[in-house]
Amino acid sequence: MGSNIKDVALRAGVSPSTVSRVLAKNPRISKETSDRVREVMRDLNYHPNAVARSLVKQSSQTLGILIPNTIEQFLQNPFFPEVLRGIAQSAQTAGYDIFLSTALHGLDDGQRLAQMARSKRVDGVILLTARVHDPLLDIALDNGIPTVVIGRPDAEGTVSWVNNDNKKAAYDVTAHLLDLGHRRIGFIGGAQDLIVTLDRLAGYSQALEERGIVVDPYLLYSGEFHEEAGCQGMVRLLALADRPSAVVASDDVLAFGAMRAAGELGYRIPEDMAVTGFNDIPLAKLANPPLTSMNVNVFELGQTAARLLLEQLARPQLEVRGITVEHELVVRRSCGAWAPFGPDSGWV
Amino acid sequence: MGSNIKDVALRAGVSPSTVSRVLAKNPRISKETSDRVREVMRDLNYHPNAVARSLVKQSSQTLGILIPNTIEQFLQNPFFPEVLRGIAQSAQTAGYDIFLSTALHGLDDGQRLAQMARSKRVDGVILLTARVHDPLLDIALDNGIPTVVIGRPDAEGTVSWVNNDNKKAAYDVTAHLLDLGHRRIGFIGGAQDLIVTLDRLAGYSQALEERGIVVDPYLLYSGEFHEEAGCQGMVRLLALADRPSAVVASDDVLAFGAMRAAGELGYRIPEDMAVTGFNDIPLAKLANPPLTSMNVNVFELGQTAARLLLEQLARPQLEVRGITVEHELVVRRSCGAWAPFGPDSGWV
DNA sequence: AACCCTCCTCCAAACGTTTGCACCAAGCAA
DNA sequence: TTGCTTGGTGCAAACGTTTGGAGGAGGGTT
Repeated sequence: MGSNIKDVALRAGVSPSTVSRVLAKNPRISKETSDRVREVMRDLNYHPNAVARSLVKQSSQTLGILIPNTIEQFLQNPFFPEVLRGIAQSAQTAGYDIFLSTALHGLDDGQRLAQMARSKRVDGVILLTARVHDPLLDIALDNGIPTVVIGRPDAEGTVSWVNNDNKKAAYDVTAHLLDLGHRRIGFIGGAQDLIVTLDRLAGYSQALEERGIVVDPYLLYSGEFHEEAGCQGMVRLLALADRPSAVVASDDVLAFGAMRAAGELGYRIPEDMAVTGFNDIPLAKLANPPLTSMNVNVFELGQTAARLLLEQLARPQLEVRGITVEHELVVRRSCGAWAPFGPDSGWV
Repeated sequence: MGSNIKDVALRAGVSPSTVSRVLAKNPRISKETSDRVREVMRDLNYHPNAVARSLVKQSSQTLGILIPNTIEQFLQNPFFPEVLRGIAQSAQTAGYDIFLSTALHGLDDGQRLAQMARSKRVDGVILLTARVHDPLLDIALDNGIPTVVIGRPDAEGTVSWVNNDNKKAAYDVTAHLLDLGHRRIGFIGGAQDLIVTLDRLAGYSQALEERGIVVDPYLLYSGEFHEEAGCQGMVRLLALADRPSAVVASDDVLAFGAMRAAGELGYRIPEDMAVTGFNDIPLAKLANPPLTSMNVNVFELGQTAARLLLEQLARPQLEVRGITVEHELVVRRSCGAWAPFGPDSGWV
């Protein structure tokens, strides 16, 4: 137990460096030596110490994910496992492991990012959101760690990113509701300093304005990305004297909260209130009524982010770049569209 | 950028050891020195290299999770994010990070576990399932790495575990169906070599036998933990000349597959076929009809596993122990119970 | 015999920490 | 003066690898 490279060397009658080269499949080592060393390794059940190796190689074959301090809320959103699955998929094929920064002991997200960057435990990081003037991006830059952000950084050209065209996506979903005849449409978004919230709000606004409808600030609500916020948002909107007939929610979880609130207050969906979401999580299909949602391909978002990061690790001189992932509106019953032949309509 | 302890020492006019002691809050260092050193650290934006530290301390403050080779399937089951959330919660408060073993390059689960154990990148591991004669348990033992398994190891007293009383849980849900009048009840389980499958099968069998019903092997089906398997299982059961009127599925994802298959083949749930699941994932409540499910407190399972592991890390001489987490049947419409006042019945 | 390859292997320094021990200065008692 | 604390700091070895360059053995050419 606990054998190291020296033990193996001793037993095989070679030097530690030879053992190391056997591990690295260095061609300078003869087949006989290599075979003998490998046998000893098996005998001793030797596995190289990755920590020591990382120390000298200045690389850990590990991708870091910064879990925000709002960890509970974050892990509860189905967005997370799906994006993680994408990241894991790319990491896996490249032979990389994943490090989740969860420990906080009083540190804020920025400090934890700096620590992760400097601690050399990871070769690069994936940031899962982008905020307006995001300090995390500066910190990543300052610490010179390869970084990919999922979302759009507000300063173009500083860090690689993977994102949807959120403005267009929100435009599309809003336009869809407008086409269905809605004129007063509410918007329930995530935190106001998230770029994604702003982009989607912009798309929503543009769609309205193009139809000559002026955006009513009373119809806008923003909260965190959890069900309760969606619920509160809907309650606020329903309390208005001139209440909306439809709501664009910026996240499926928000949409579910909104639907629940509406249902509990006696409104039927979609007859009294049309609702749409974002992400097209599995629940969307099975909800009652099934939720119309903008599929932003979360899995692909994660997969692409990891691939981009791995690319940069392989060739550090590569310049930063951004990749936009497609979106697609999945129409179901919650928006009130008459879609007898659409997905999940019951028709085959 | 990339400053190390020597740079700090030089600039502060002390030796590296003093800097190290400042970091460790060693009382032998005077306040003046400490303050001066800390200031230099800030100036240089110094963060200690966790890799070097791990190497000498033989500890990484990191918990390892072995993601099975069936990674895709695994991450897609809602069980995973929930158990991860529990683990993260415990890890977080103890100041531990999380390492996910995803990289495989041709290694099987056992090799990856051995590697994780020996690589010293993690201080302990959490195994997410237990199989009959599980080689992983032996490997963990052989490599002397602190381990907690979620599930029941078949050799008692070798490794700490966190589990439900799966036999009792399956007994309870089967008894519930029997109480509703069902006499022919199918069983759709996960992989046959998973202890959890066997335990739940045992509970199911016991409930039947206590009512004098002999277990019909044709009513038993097992597959992997994904929707498709549930679907196939249901198709098989429905094809029987003497088909069951109810099915106990060993996982909600299996239950969903089963419900979908039944629905597609023209059976109404619960009238023609009652269905129950395990885990009570969020989807269960929202499915149509809502799924009766055994809530096994997955979050708590993860949380407790991590806590147990952390305990062992803190006091290595501690003997192995097992903890059983409570379960609770959540009755909804899919089992056909007349539960007008039950949860999600529509009544307030 | 001298020289030069070609192969294979080894030496030793480096990666950035921690920590047992030695050391030193200052204060104080004898 | 000597000797003993006490408090603060430094030295150097260790953790387990990797890797450039040195070195040695064996064979072939001149």
